[in-house]
Amino acid sequence: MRDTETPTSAVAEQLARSGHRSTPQRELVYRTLISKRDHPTADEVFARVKRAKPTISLATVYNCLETLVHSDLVRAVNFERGPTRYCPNLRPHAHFHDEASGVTHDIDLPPTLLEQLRQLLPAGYSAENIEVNFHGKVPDKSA
Amino acid sequence: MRDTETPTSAVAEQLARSGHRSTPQRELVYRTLISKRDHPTADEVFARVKRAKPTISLATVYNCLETLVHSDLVRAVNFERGPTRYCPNLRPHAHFHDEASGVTHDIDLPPTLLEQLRQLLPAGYSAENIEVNFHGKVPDKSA
DNA sequence: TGCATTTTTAGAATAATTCCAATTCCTACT
DNA sequence: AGTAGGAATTGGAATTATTCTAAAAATGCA
Repeated sequence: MRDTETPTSAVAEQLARSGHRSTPQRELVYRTLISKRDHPTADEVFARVKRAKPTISLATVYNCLETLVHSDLVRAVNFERGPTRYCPNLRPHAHFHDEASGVTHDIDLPPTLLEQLRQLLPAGYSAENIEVNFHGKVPDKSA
Repeated sequence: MRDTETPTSAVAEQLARSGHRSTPQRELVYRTLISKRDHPTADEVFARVKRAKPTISLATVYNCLETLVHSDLVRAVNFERGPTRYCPNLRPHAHFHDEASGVTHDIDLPPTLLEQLRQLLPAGYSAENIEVNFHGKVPDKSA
């Protein structure tokens, strides 16, 4: 008789907390995001995940990502019209999009600044989340 | 003999400044955005514009919007995975997306706050634009 | 007037994502 | 252990917003 109540990992716990099961696919997608934090698209996650589990489907990757976002384990990052990117960094942070390379950098957001942003809102407005995106250039390292 | 150098409107001037011609379609799309500043999608703009000019095509509306954005007369606003919305408000401002109604509100951004955001960036990073999006709830007026 | 360029147009094509219906997998209960 | 019921996965079709394409129209200028 096995204890079916005890989740095996922190991810499993967090999934359970939001009413979802831990599955091999979800854990794998999550580990993939953690192991290379370069804000991959769903397609890129699919490509990486297939190496470990070639039978996984793209629909499942989308499903898993959605579930992980729902469970607050992962953030979805949208930039202009590009495909959604995924980010396992849970600290409050902004994103800087380097237009030359397409690379996305995380920029920590101090709580005081978030608070100042919140105070711009008219009375009664309550923001569940605040998204800050920078778009610009990073110095050329080759020079 | 008519003076072909003098643009007829401020919009025409601004278009010319960025190397584009003023056309009836562009002016019409612009006037449509100004006359109801509710952040319409391209489809919505198309529907409105057709009332005045039923022969206009959706592709033209997309083209005009792109040109207007390029000429800094209009801002493109992207929210999550939704269709791009268009906004003729050129003051620095953030957007608040009311998840219940789907309505987008403009929130003025004071220059000092923009400056503070800029100062979060590592040396050498230069942000051409900074996008701030709030996502949340507005008080229920019916109560 | 005629030519080159820009713009518009209709429809086809594309890209990312979601939907769908059919399995498969778990979990709980007997 | 056996099975019913719900959850998750899967492959493929469908959808949505947008871009592309090629041809026609408009425009500005020599």
